[in-house]
Amino acid sequence: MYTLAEENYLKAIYKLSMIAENVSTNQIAAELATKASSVTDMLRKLAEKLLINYTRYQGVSLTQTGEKVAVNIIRRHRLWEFFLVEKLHFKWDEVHEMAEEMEHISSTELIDRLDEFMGFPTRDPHGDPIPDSQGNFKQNDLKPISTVDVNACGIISGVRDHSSAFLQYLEKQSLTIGKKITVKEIIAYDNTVVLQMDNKDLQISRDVANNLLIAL
Amino acid sequence: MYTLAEENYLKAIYKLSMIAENVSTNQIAAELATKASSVTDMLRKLAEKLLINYTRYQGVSLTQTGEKVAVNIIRRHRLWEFFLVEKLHFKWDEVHEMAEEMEHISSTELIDRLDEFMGFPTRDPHGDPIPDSQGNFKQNDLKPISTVDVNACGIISGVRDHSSAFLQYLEKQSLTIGKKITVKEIIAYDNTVVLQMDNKDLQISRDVANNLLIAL
DNA sequence: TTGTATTTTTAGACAAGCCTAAAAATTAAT
DNA sequence: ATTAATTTTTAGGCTTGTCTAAAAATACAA
Repeated sequence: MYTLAEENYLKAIYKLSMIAENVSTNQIAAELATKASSVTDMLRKLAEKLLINYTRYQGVSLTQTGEKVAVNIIRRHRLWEFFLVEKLHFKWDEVHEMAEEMEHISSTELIDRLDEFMGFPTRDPHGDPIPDSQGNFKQNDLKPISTVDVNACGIISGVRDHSSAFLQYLEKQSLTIGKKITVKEIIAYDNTVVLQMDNKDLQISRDVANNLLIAL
Repeated sequence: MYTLAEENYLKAIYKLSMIAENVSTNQIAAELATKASSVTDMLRKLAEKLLINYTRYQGVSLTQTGEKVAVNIIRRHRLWEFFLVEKLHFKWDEVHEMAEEMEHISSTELIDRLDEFMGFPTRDPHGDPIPDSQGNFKQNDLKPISTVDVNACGIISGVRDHSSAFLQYLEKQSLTIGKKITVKEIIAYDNTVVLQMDNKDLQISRDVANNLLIAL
């Protein structure tokens, strides 16, 4: 139905739309590691296919159709990630690249059966919600640890950085999905956060605290 | 590593090599539903990459490297077909197209884990052997029913035509992998074959007998 | 508000992979 | 052994998706 490139653009635009209403050419170029001129080309094509709203120099947003397509790609990506971790026992930091390829397998029937096979999971291995076959899902209501008050207490429930390096670090510190933590102190000097977890204290940098999400 | 088009050409050449040592441009064009001129283009590229032996007007054969790549694609195809039938409960006539897409997912680690997850199956749902992670597998030693003698008796073990139409027909007649049949008679007029299966007689056309393989 | 910096678009080019039409090589037939 | 038919290759062109370089539009700053 859609080409690989088209799907990747729609996914990128969807992701960037989380942050700001309208997405700029340069943002898309950065996200896809391509050049702004290539992006402009593709935006013209996507607009022609009614997948995005686009007027020159004004940035873009997804149309309803475009958003449906994007959500579907995300559904496929997250279901395959779940499969790779739960059934094939990959680690959470190993699955992103594979899922990037697998998300483009087009059969809807396949994805629905995969969903059923795994018992209709609602979150992927990184805590992100998995849209159902209708495209419905509730956005996570999570906060970066860096933004909560001292003495706040919550469950680690997601990450903002999906890079292998970050996930491996978390794994090593046992800062994994489901763990209960309390924020003990935020050191003013460099915003290092002191956590309590399993009755032990643990320091994490401002960057880590920024990318680690908790449910209060 | 290799593009989609390259992989499809290698697979086609491998398949056609089963029949004749050297494969012609036109055969490849027919197999891939493309034009001879396009094939010539690609053959030049594949030869440059040392994946095939090619001299103008002489047809092609796979190099050792080319064959390794082709066998690997076939391994991936057949493992995904097995997965789709055994785990997601698709029917054997529904999986070919999906597997055509899935076979291009590149991770070797993924395929090896999938193999393990399914218990290292040795045959796909159509009876074709699945190469192991080293690329080793024994070719089926099967005969089309049309070629065996009257009173011969054997187990249905494979098909030569993988089309949905043919597989659905077989399913309807219960002519499925593993069934024991005896050839009762070959009617001289049109080579219709009369089989006995489950103590019942069954007539199949010359075409069907040609595409249905048994182990004696 | 006028000039400068940044962002975005246009123009032109390129590789991959396909096509048609025509030329060249091979094969088959008399 | 020629001629005819077939197969294969070449030549030139098209689309998709990318690039660089330059022009145009917008945003920012004094």
